[in-house]
Amino acid sequence: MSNPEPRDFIRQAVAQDIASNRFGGKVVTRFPPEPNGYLHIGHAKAICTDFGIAQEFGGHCNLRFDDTNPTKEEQEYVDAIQHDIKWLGFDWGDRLYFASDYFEQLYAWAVELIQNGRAYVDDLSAEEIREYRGTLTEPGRESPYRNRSVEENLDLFARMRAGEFPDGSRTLRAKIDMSAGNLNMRDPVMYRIRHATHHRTGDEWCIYPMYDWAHGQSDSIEGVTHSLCSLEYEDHRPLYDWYLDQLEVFHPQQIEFARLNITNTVMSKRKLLQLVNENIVAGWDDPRMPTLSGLRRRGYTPTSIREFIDRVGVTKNQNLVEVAQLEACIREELNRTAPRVMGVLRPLKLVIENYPGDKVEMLDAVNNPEDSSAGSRQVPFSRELWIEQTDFMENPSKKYFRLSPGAEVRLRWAYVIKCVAVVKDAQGQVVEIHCTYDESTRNANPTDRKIKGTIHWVSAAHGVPAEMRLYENLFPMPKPDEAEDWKQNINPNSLQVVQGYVEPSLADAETGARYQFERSGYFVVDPDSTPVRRVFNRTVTLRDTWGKIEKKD
RNA sequence: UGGGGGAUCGUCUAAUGGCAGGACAGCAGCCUUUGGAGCUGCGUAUCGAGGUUCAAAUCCUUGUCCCCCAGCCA
Repeated sequence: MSNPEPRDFIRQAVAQDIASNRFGGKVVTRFPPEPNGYLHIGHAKAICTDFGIAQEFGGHCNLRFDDTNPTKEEQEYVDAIQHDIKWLGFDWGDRLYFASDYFEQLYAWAVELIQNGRAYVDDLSAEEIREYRGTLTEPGRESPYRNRSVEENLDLFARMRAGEFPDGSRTLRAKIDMSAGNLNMRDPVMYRIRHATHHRTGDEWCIYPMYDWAHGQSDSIEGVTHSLCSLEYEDHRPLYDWYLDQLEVFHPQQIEFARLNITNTVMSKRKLLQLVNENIVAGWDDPRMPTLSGLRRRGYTPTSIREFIDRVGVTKNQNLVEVAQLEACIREELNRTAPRVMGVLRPLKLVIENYPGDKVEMLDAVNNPEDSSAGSRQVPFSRELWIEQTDFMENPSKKYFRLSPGAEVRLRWAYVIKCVAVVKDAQGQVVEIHCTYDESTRNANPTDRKIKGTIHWVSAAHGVPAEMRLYENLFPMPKPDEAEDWKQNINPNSLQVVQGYVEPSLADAETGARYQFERSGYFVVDPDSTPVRRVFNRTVTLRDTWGKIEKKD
C-alpha cells in the first residue's frame, strides 16, 4: 500500500502516520474548490496531490465545494469544476460534498462555542473591526462588545440567523487573543450577515460562515485525515487547530505545500476572470488560458498534465516553472501517439512543369514513425501543389536547405524537385514557384547526389481548406505579474489565424482528434470545426532547430 | 523593531551525516525522406560567515535575501 520511498514530504508524512497507526491507518483527503471560477493548471497540482495521495495509500479523496460565499459562487462553476476533474482523470465516486450541507451543524457548533464563552456577537462595523485589529507590529484592542453575557450572545446570534439585522451590522467572532502575533487569532470573524441567495441553500440562510470556521469543521465531519492546502494557509493552521480543539471533535492534520506558478501566464482567479470579462480572451476555455478547459481545447491531454505535475514535484519552495516544461510533456506524449499528416499553414502555389496535368498518383505515407502499428495511408499527388511560404527563399542563407532558385529539395513521400522559375506579381511578391521533378526519385534517394531538405505539401486539387489557429504564450515576458500594468503586456501574436490546406485524409477529422502536421506542430480539431469550415488549434510547435539557427544570423 | 514559511545548476527537483543526481532549457556533435524524433558529449548549483565531525546541502551559531499575513474573500 504505502510507497517504500515516498516522493515528497507530504507522502512521507502520510506514510509515517500510517506506520504509527495515527487515524487508524486510514487516509482521507479532500479537494475543496470554491465554485467561483474555472479550474486552472494550478488546481491540477492540488487535484493530483489530493486524489493521487488518497489513491496511492488506498484511501479516499472527497470532492467538497467550499461554497460559503453566496455572492461570488455559481452553479455554472460547480458543473464545470466537476467536468474538469473527471477529465483530468480523477473520480470521487459518491463522495461529493458541499460545505453548505454542514451549515446547520456549523451553526450548532457556533452556539456551543458561545455557551462555552469562546465566541461573541460583535456590533463593530467592518471598518471598526479593522481598526481594532491593530497592525502587523502592534497588538489589537478588544471590542467593547467582547464581554457580553452568554445569554445575550445566544439571543443576538439567534436573531442574526432569523434575519433581524441588516448586512454588516453584526458578526459572530471567536474570543481568542487580540494581542496575538498571528493576526488570524485576533478574534476572527466566524459569521457575517449576508441577505443573499445561495446557489444551493437559496434563502434559507442570511448568515454565512467564514472560510476558517467552515473548513476545518467540514474536514472533521467528513473524517478527512490529511487536509492538504497551499502555503498561505500556514498562518491559519493555529486557528484551524483551535476550533477543532474547542469543539473536541475529530482532528485532521493540515499540511501546506507551495502552489504552482508558471512563466508567461497569470494564474490568479481574479486576473483570469478579468481576461474573460474584458474579452481579452474568448472565454474560460480560450486555448490561451491556463485553465483546464483552455488547455483541453488547446489540445493538451490529461496524461500530459498529470505527467507535468509529477515532474514539478511537491515542496514548500517558492517556484516559477518554465512553460517549456509543460510543453515538453505534451510534445513527448504526442510524438508517441499522434498520427502524422501534411498541412500547409501559409500556402504558396508550386507547379511541376514536367508533370502531366491530368495525372494523379496515390503515394504511401507512414502514419507514425514512432509507432509501427499505426500503419500508413495514401496521399494524392498532382501537378499543382501547395507548399509552405517559408519553405521557399529567393535569397537563401548558406544554411538554408529548402527551396530556392536552382535548388533541389525532396517533397515528403514523393519526388525530388528542382526550382526552375519564380513567378511574381506586380508588387514583386512571389506568387508561384515552378519546378521540375525527377521521376526516378519517387520515395527513393538519388544515388549521385545528396538532397538535404524535405518539405511538406498538399495537392492543390485535393487539399482540404482549413483554418489554423496558431497560439503562442499570452504574455511575452516570463513574469507578467511583475509588470506595471499586466494587461498592457498581452502578446499581440498570442493568436494568429491562417487559412491553409490539409491533406484529404483529414476531411472527416473529428473534434478533439490530434495530429502532428509534419515539420510544423501538433494540432487538435477545435469544436468550432464543421464539414464546411475545418478548424485546427495548434497545441504546440515542434522543436524548431532551424528557428534557432535563423535567429543567430 | 509582529507572526508564519523558504533558500541546491538558467528553471523545477533529488539527497534525510558518506561520490551533489535527474528532468526541462541551453550549447556542440552524430543521425535523419519531418531542420521532428532519437543518440552522444558539455555544469565552479548547495545564500554568506564561523563551528561540530574522519566526513556537512544535511547538525550548531550567526548573518543575508525572498515569500505570505492587517477581507464581514477563499
